[in-house]
Amino acid sequence: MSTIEKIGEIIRFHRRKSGLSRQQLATFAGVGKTTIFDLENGKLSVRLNTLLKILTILNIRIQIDSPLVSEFNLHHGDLK
Amino acid sequence: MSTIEKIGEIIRFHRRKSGLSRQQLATFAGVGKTTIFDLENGKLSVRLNTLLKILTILNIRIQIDSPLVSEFNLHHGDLK
DNA sequence: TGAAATTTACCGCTTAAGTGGTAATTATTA
DNA sequence: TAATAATTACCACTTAAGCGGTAAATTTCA
Repeated sequence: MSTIEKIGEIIRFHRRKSGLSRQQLATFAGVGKTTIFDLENGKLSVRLNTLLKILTILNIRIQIDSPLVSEFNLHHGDLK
Repeated sequence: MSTIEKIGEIIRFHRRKSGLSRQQLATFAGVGKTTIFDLENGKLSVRLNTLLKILTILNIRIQIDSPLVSEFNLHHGDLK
């Protein structure tokens, strides 16, 4: 099981640590409460930009990694 | 600009390094050619599970990071 | 305990993701 | 240069993401 497939559990964990209800997180992230519910229940068909709004509020970052990323950075500048 | 927002460029770079056309990548990943086209052109509204199919073919991994991840791992087992 | 907040779980609706078809334009290469 | 492959770009169609409303079940806490 990869990291990203646990994104629902990770979101729930971070949300609770932040003391936010689902409704509050949804409001802060600018998404609907159903989206938070579905995500925390393991739905992976969420849209990427929707997911990013939620991760931003929870201070969760996504990183890309592959054997070619360092070569990519030579051409396009380092990824933060 | 965060890493994930360059996902389109990263996909294009990896696809070309793999010697794949968009149609080939789409077929291998089990998605439509339009999805590859849109992604490489910066569209971030792709669904997460759709993106994951493509990243799998290109051997690109996504990692989650936050100040609380280590604590999360204590409860849920290490993220690979 | 009992009220308040939260979570779970439906529903119907709107919007757009994802699709394959087609075709014109642009590399690629024999 | 001519044939081939790939890219870009449109289209209409189907499916489902995302939404708020509602209400029941569960948890929280004064």
